[in-house]
Amino acid sequence: MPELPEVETYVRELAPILHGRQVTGAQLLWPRTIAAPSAPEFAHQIVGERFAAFGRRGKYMLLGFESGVTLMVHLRMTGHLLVEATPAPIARHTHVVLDLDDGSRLLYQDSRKFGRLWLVPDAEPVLRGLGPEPLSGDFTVAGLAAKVAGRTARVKALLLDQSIVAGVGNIYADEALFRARLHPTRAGGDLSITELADLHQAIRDVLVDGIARFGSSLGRSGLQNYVRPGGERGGFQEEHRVFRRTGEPCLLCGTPIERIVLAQRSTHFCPNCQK
DNA sequence: ATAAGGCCCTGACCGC
DNA sequence: TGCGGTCAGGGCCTTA
Repeated sequence: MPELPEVETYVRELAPILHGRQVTGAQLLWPRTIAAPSAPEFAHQIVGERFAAFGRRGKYMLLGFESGVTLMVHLRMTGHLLVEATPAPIARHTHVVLDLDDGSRLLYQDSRKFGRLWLVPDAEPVLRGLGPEPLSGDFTVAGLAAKVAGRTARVKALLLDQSIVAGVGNIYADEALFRARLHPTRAGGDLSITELADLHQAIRDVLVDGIARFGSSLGRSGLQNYVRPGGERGGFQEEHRVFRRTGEPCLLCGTPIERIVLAQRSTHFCPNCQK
């Protein structure tokens, strides 16, 4: 599932392809994909816009146009954004088609239809409520401590809360907790400052490592929740130490990795290493 | 204010 | 082979 490293990879790889391209047409095959403005307004307003700026905030892709408006994309579970150099028949699960001025097309595909697109003059209202960007200086141990102080919710649930820290999802939450040697059911407010410092560092480390490997491409078999814009798989799944390794030996101590359900999310951990 | 549960969706997978 | 049921899960909404 696309989390911060996957979205970052998308932005980095789409930027050189899209920069300077102008949108010449728009088709909305599943209008509910558009979160704002209304679907007809979106289709009308985006035509003529020229891509000029590329960014990311949490799991939101921010594709800025010369005019100042921003196309925001949240892939949620199974969203894909890809550029097709030479138009082919519209593939299944394609919900948005943007024709570009060089004859290529930007496609939004999403089998589960959870992902959303916005076209907004200002991204800030959509992003309001997001916690600090974990790889920036805004994310501090003191800030993390303040956010979890007094919280009885489990630390795993708090890591999934985008107002605590932006961009962490189920994969990187489990991997960060393993690296910090913290049991996922620990109450957030019970963590010592030392444990929070370890967790803070682990979150940063796991995200940096994920970006370096172009994200995690999962798929119980053929289904790929995430592939890079050009279709290649990421490589970080090969470095997962706990995520979807249920029953396999812990890489540190050999104890079988356990799976439990927390906050409606599967959670993987080493019962020996994580206290 | 916080915590927990439902909902949106559909492909994959399982048991019969 | 076909069919129905279950699972996965990010963010938003409702409920307690």
